[in-house]
Amino acid sequence: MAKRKPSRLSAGELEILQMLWRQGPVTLSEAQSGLRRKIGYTTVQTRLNRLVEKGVVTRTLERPARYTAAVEQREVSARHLDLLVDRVTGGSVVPLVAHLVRDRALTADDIAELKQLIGQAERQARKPNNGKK
Amino acid sequence: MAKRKPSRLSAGELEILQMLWRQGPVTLSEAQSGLRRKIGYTTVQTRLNRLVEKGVVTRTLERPARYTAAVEQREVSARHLDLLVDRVTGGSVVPLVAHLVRDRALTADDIAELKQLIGQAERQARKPNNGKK
DNA sequence: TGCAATTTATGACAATCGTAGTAAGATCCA
DNA sequence: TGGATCTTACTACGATTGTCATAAATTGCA
Repeated sequence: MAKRKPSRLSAGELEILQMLWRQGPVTLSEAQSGLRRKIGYTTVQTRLNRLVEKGVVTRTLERPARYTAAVEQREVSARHLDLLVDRVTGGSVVPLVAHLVRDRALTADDIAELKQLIGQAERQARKPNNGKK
Repeated sequence: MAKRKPSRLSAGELEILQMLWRQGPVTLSEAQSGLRRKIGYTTVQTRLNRLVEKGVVTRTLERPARYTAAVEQREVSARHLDLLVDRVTGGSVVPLVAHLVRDRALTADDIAELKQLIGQAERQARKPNNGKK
């Protein structure tokens, strides 16, 4: 029963999870219609089942069972992003952020938030005596 | 011969590519020793072959053939990052950047660069008459 | 109640990937 | 030149994934 959070989820699995994050608990048929693209009913079923086996989705016992994401979006995105950083840039984040802020349309709010984040990181970096041998 | 750039590369393939980006053209045995973790010789061979088939790596005809990445790191990381953003956050970038700047140790230089990037994005966002429906 | 519709459970199958063995071919040096 | 060594080609195999079809079970309604 349900292994520990797998560190890696496939594209298809993320597609399902994203839908669950959007829609909240759904039945299988709701799940199918909640997806952005058309996928066979039993395909959705299979994917959900596999996610349940992996412990990242739970299902209720009610009759039309309801499926719910058992992992948070933050958590998953953080994990996958870390993997990506390690795997493609060998650990450096600036080029990635550069791409994000350059090619994605950011709202003024987004930018304000980012500025704040950078500010925090800056203060964080200045004073700390923490690690970094 | 060599399909179009695949939009998705597996973890193992990225592991190889990253090594190629670091080391530049290498022979198979150099490739093997250039990797951060120990992987069987023929495994490396298989991975390189598959990458060549996919057109993301080229090999010379010299005797000990030399393998070279045929795609740029920027390009690959941008592509994968975009996929990730779309797949896990449904398009929003701020939470991702937040995670990156919060949990990764940034150097003062990194921070300076980021500030500059944000500044650019800001100017970009302010004046433009370009798009945004 | 009994059938139609809905929901679930299983079984399948091909493609991709990670891993590597084995064998064949090419080189080099003693 | 003849074997030792290095390179390369081929083959294999199990796990994971994406995609469903089919069959079995359950429900709802006429």
